[in-house]
Amino acid sequence: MPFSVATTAPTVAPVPMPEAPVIEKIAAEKSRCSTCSARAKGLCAALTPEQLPELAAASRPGDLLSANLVVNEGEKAEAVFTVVSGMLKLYKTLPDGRQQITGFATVGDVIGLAVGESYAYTAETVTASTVCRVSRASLARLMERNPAVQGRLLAMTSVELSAAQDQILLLGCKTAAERVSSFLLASGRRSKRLVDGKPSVFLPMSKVDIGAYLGLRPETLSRVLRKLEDAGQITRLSNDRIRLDDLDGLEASATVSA
Amino acid sequence: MPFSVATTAPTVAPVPMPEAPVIEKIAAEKSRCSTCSARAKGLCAALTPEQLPELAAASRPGDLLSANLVVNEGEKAEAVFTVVSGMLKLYKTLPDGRQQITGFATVGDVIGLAVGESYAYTAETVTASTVCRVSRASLARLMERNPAVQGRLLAMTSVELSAAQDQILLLGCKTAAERVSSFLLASGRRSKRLVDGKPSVFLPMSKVDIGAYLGLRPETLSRVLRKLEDAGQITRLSNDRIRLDDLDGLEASATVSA
DNA sequence: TCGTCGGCTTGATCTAAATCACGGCGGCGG
DNA sequence: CCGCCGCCGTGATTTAGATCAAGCCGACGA
Repeated sequence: MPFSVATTAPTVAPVPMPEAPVIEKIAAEKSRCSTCSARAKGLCAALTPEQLPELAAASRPGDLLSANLVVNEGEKAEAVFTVVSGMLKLYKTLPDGRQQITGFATVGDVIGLAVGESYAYTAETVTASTVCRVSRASLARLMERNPAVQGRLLAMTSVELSAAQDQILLLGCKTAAERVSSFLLASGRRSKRLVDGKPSVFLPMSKVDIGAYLGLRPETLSRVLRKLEDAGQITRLSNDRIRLDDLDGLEASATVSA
Repeated sequence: MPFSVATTAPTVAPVPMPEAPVIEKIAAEKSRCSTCSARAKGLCAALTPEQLPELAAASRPGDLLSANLVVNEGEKAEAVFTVVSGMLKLYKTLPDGRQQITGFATVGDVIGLAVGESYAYTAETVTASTVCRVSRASLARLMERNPAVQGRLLAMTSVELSAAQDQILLLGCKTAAERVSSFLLASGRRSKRLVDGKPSVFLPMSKVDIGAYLGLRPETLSRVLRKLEDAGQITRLSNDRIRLDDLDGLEASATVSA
């Protein structure tokens, strides 16, 4: 078991390693971070090549199926996690069960940074994912030795804060149509995959989750998507992929309540 | 003029100093930060007594009447500001004029930290205020020389992020009554002033502003306040002060939609 | 192959909050 | 002292989105 987390479903068993001399295993372990898909992103980007073995020693990657919890709101914050692959949803829950998704995390994002003693939100995989665990103590040691790590953390937190304020604007002011259009455009800015020369977005999360992120019921989301499709601004290529056909039109829908 | 900012109303003229030898003025200027009401708060708390003269040299306090802009969304971010006294509202504006207040800033809070080139929001005084300007370059120099400053900045940004996520939960999930109760309780946690043995909150901003913060129209806010008053949970002592009579009741109103 | 189940979509109805309308009150200037 | 103006509160009405209800479709297991 790579590391233990509260789960609602079993983790994927680690792939059994083929026979190899111990010395090679250690070498592979030491260089793990240098070949990681998150190497150039998130916190890891602040590390020098020389520091990678240290990080490799302090971190532990783990594979999870979908619908697994990585951190749990209110629990003692012992570690942070870097997303190596997959997607997670971050959400807060009210006592009566209502949930608000505050964001989605993908490769390079850091999960579980806590102000106080405990996690402020729950993080749950929405697809099978790999996340890399670093204890708070290790992170603190890393920051001490390398001020660039702290700077990087500050930059990442600031970006997240800015995104959170955009979300506040969206939830406080915008209509359903504006929310959905804003979301599609923001998603499109990230995923650069083109389909037939048009940008498209990959949305592996359920419609309920997208609604919980935008402060909308799934029925409302469905209706808005239909309108956008009828208006020729989007095409639903599959259940989890939408092509953005008319960026200007979406931009208009995103601010002029239409 | 202490420093120039875009304003919608004239700043207060600096109080004319009584006659004093130049040498005393310089001494007073050097020790300004050590007697500042924000000394123990915000960024300044991370500075050693020895660094205060340096900060005094790099900063400039300025007095503003209410309804003045300190930073303007979209403008080039040249400096940050520490609130020394008074209260400001921070808001974002949509092209058609809708405004969402993302927070209120009081003594010790830092305004104008920007991720990129330009300010992400507008900051406007809601009461007469004093804010202390530090250029981005000076702040960068201060951080370089004293890693504690960067750490402090990270801590403050993290707290703000956490507050922003709470606000996302409020705007995405909660009913009008829940929003108002949550707001009153959160305000009460800050201002510890007791009236007749009960906590009370000082709300110098207009009802429109409170509404713009909670994602509600002022009419709705008014109706909810009336209900809370009729339920014996609050008393309106004056237009800008509310006494919280029943914290448990408010707590219930804040989460169980009532 | 069939049947079940859960997520998605669409239609009908309901409701919380927005909008519209108006009256009162307090501060400020004349 | 009076009159104006802007903020506040309250009632009447409207509406965007929630809720309720039902059918569709693809995935999965037997």
